Amino acid sequence: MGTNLAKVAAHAGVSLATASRVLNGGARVVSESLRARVLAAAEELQYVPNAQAQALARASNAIVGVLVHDMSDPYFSEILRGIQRVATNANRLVITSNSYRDPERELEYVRLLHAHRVDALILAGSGLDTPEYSQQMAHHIAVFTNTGGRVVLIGRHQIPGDTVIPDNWGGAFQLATYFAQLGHRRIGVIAGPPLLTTTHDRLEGFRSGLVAAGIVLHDHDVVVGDFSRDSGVVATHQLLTQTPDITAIFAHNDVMAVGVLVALRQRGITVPHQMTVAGFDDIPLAEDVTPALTTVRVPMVELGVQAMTMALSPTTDGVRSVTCATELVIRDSSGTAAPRT
Amino acid sequence: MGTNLAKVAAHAGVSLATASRVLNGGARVVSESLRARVLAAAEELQYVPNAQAQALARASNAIVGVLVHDMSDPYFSEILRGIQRVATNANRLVITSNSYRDPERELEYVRLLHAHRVDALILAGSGLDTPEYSQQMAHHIAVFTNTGGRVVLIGRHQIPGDTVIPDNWGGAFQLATYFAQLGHRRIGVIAGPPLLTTTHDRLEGFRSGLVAAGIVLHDHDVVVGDFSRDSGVVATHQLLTQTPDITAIFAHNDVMAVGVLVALRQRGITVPHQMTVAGFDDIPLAEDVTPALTTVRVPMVELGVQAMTMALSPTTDGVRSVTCATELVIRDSSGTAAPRT
DNA sequence: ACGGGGAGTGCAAGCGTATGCTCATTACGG
DNA sequence: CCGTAATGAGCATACGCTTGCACTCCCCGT
Repeated sequence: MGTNLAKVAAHAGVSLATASRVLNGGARVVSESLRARVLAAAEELQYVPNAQAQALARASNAIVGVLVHDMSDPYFSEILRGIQRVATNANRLVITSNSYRDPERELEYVRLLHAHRVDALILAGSGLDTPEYSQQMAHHIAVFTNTGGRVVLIGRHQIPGDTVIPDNWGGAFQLATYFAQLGHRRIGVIAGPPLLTTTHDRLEGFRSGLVAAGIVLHDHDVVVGDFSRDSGVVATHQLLTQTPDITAIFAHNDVMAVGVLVALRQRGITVPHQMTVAGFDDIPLAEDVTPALTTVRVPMVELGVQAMTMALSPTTDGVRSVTCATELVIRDSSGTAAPRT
Repeated sequence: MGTNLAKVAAHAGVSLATASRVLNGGARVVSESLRARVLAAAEELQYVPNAQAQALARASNAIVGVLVHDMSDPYFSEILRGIQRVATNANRLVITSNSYRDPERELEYVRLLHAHRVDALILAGSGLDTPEYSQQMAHHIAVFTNTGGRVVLIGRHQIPGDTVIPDNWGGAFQLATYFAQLGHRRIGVIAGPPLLTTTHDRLEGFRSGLVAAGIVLHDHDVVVGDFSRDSGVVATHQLLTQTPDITAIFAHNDVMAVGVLVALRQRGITVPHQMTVAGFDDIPLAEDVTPALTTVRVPMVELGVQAMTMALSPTTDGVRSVTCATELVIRDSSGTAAPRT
C-alpha cells in the first residue's frame, strides 16, 4: 500500500542510500543518470516521504506548536496570521491548539506538543499569575527546553523563555490620560479575567494614568469580564446598576467593548454624547462598529511575526525579549464628559 | 539529553517491552510491582514519549490536518471552533494551515500534511471549479486515500470524498424571495471570487429566487469581490457608480456586507431606508454592526463538528454526504424598497 | 507426581529514513 | 605503467517505539 523509499530505490535499481540522497537534494554527490532514474521512479510510484520517519532519523522536524486561548477571538486570530506568514515563508508547519483558557488543558497541550517533538513552542496569551500554574508550566517548559526545544511567550509570563510583549501598561496609561483630558472623573472599567497578567497590566497602567491626573479608580468601579462580547454586555449592565454616575467605560479588549455598545444601545444611552467608550487591541472590526471604537492599538500581527521569527532563530543562550509599542487610536466612541443629568 | 523508553526501562530494571506495555496502559498483563517501578522511573526521569516514533511503530498518529482559506476570516474561524471541539474530545491534535486561496499553496499543503501522515484531512472552503485544479487536487487526494488516509470536504467540490455542505443555493433563494417581497426590483450583487463553487451556488440560488418572482438579475448588476471587507467597500462604490438605481445589495458574505455598510455611510446613504443590505453566513459580529445585518445563517460550527466527526469515524466504503440547512435571518438592514429619488 | 495451562517477561524484528564509513571505480600525475 | 587521490555508490547502523512470538515460572488438576 504505502510506497516507501525502499520501493522507489528498488524500482530505480539503486540502493536505499542513493535514493535518499537524491530526494534530499542537499549534497549532490549523485551522478546525473542515477539521479534522473530515482526521480522518475519516485514520480511514477507517487512517493511521498514519511515526515515522521524523517524526523526520527534527523532529530528535527520543521514543525512549530502554537498554543492560544481561543483562535476564534480576533486578537489571537491576528497573531496567528503573523505567525503563519513567517511559518509559510520558512516552510514550517504549524500546529495550533486552543486551551480555551483552561490551565489543565494548557498543560496537557504543552505535553502533547512536546511529545510530537515540535521544534519550537509558542505560547500566545498571557498566563495565569498563580504560583501553582506558573510553577507547573515552568516545569513542563523546562523539560521541553532541556530536550532542545525552543519556547517563545507572547505576553508577560512568570515563565522563563524568550518573550514578545505588547506594552499593555503604557497603552492603558495613555488612554487614562486621554480620558482625564476629556474631563471624565468617574470611570468604569470592565476588566479581563482576574489572574491574567494582561488584565493586571492594563488595569494598573490605567489606574496609574488616572492617578497622575488626580483621579482615583475605585474598586467597585471595576467589574470583571472574560474577554467575550456577552460578558461585555453583562458587565455593562452591572456597572450601570451599581455606579450609575460614570461617564466613561474602558473595556479591557475590543470584543467586550462591542458588548458595551450593545448594552448601551439597549438602555438608550448614546455614545459618545452620554457615555464615552474605549476598548483595547484595535481588532479589525473596531472601526466598523457604530460609533467607530476608540481603542489602544496592539500590533497583533507584528507580535506573531516577532514570535515566530524568534522561534525559528537558533537559541542564543540568554533569553531574548521584545516589547511592542501600543498606540492610542481615537475614533468616534469617545468625547468630552457629559454634564451630569 | 533526551530521555527515552530505554532509559526508563533500564532505570526501572525491566525490559524495554515491559516499560512500553506499562506506559501504553492498554493490555494490563504487567504485574503491579513492575508497573509501579516503571511509572516511578518515568516520573523521575521526566519521560515524554516520542509521538513520532510511536506513530512510526503503530502506523497511526492521532493527528488531523485541516486546510482553510484564511483562519482570520470569521467564517473559517467558526468552522475551526467546531472542528476543535470534537478533536479535543477525541484527544486528537489538529494541524491547521492557511492556503490564502492560493491553489498552488493548497496543493503544497495537502502534500505536506500527507507527508506527516495525518490520519485524516479536512478541506474547508469550496475549491476552485477549474478542471486543472480539480484534477490535480483529486489526484493528490487519491494518493492520500490510497495510503489509508481519510478526507472530508466542507463545501461543494469536484473532488471525490466525504462531504459536508451548507445549502448555499437554498439560502440564497430564500433571500431573493424575501427581497422580492419587499418590493425590490433592481438589485446589486457583490459576489465572491468567480471560480469558487460557493460563489456559483449563492449566485445561482439568488438568481433563481428572483426569476421565480419575475425579476431578472443583469450581469452588470453583479460585481466581484474577494470576501474581504475592503473588497466590499470597493465593490459598493463600483456598483453605485455603474447602476445607481439599485435599491438593495446582496453581498456574498457578511464580511463584505460590513464593507457595504461602511461605503454607504461614506456616501450618506441610509440603511435600510434608502438601501437594503444583506450578507451571508451570519458571523457573530453580524448582529453587532449598525444596523444589525440581515443575512443567511450558515451553521458554521455545526459544519466543523460534522466534518470532524466524519473524519474520525472509520471509512465506510461509499462516500458520505451531509447537507446543513441554511436559514434566513432578518434583522435591521433590510426594508421595503425606497421610492425612487 | 507429572503434565498442561496461564500469566508475566523478554527477545528481536520491524516501522521508514538519514548518514558515517567502507568499497569500487575512474582519472590523473609522476 | 603504477600509485594515489578524487568521486560515486552501497552496507549497515541508528532513531524510539510497538508487538508477535517464545520462554520461564508457578499453580492446579488428575
